[in-house]
Amino acid sequence: MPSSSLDRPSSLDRQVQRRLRERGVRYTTGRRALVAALTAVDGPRSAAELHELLQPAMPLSSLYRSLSVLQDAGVVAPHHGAKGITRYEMAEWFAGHHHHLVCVECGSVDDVEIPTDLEARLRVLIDQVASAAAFEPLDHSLEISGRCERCS
Amino acid sequence: MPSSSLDRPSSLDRQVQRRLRERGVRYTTGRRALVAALTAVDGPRSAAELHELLQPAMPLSSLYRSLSVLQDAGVVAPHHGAKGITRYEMAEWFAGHHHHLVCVECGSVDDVEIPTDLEARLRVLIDQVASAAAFEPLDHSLEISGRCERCS
DNA sequence: TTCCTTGCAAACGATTTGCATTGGA
DNA sequence: TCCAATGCAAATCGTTTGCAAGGAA
Repeated sequence: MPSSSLDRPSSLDRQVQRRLRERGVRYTTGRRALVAALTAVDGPRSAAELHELLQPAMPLSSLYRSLSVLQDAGVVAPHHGAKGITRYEMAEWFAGHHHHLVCVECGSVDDVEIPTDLEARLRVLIDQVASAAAFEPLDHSLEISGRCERCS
Repeated sequence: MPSSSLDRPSSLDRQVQRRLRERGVRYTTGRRALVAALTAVDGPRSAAELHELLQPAMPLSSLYRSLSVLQDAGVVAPHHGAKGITRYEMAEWFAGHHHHLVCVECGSVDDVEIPTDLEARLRVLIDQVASAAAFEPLDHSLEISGRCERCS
C-alpha cells in the first residue's frame, strides 16, 4: 500500500494542522483520514463517496462535520453539482489552480489545468468584466460539461 | 406594466410551443408564466424564488414539474449553486451564450457575456484540453465567484 | 373521450443538529 | 481537567412522487 499522511507528518499535514490550530480546532485521526483521501484522488468527491472510501468507516454526520470544519479553515473547497450534491476537493493553495470536466451522464468531475498563457488572459478578462459589473472577483472556475471517457 | 408573453404569442412563445409540441406536452398558462418570469430576469432563479415571483401563485410541486418539462425540452437550463440549490435560466439558444458572476455572500447569480475573441480562444482551448482527457465537450461556463455590488 | 396537467399530501434523500459520551492536549 | 470531537437518532429542507380531480384537444 502507498504511504499516506497517516504514517508520519508530511508538509501538507503540518500546513493543515497550523490552519486548524489557528481556529482552535483539532486535527484528529478522522480529519487526517479525510485529508488523505481527498489528496489521493483526482477530483472532487461527495460525502457519500468519501464515506465508502474511508477505512475505517466514519458516520456521515461526523464526515459532514469534519468537511465543514475543513472548509471553514480553507483546507477543502466545495463544488456544487447535479442533483444537489456537493463534492469536496483540496483547496487551491494545495491542489493548485485548476478547472473542471463535468460529465453530464454520470456526474463525475475531473480536474484539468490549462496553459498559463490562457490562464493569464482569463484573469485579465475577468478583472475587466467584473469591474464593469461592480463585482469583486475572488476566484474563478471554468466548467466544461460533456461526456466523460467511460460514458461515451 | 411591460407587455409580457401572456398578451399575445411572441416569437419566443412560438419557439417554445414548437419544442414542447414535439415532445407531446402542452404549453399551458402556468408554463407560459414561468417562461415569462425567466425571460424577464437577468440571471438564474431557484424554484423558491420563482414561487414568490409568480402571480398568481403556483404550488411548488407544479413549479418543479413544469421546470422539469421545460428542461427536458431544452427551453430552460439548470445551474447548481451553494446549499444544494438549483437555479434555472432560459437555455442559451434563447438567452445567448454567457457566463456567471456568483456571489459568495448571498448566493445570487448574474449573467455576463465576454468578448467574442476571448470566447473563441476559450473554445479552441477547451477542445484541446478535452481531447487530451478523452472528454467530449458539449458546453462550458466560466464561473466567477466573489462579492456582488450589494454585498461589498 | 383521452391524455396531459394540476394540487395536495406524503415520501425522499442529502445535509444538519441535539444531546450524551468519548478522547486528546 | 476541560473543551472539542464523535455517534446516534431525530429534525430540516429542497425536491420528487402517488393519486384523484380538472382541463384542453
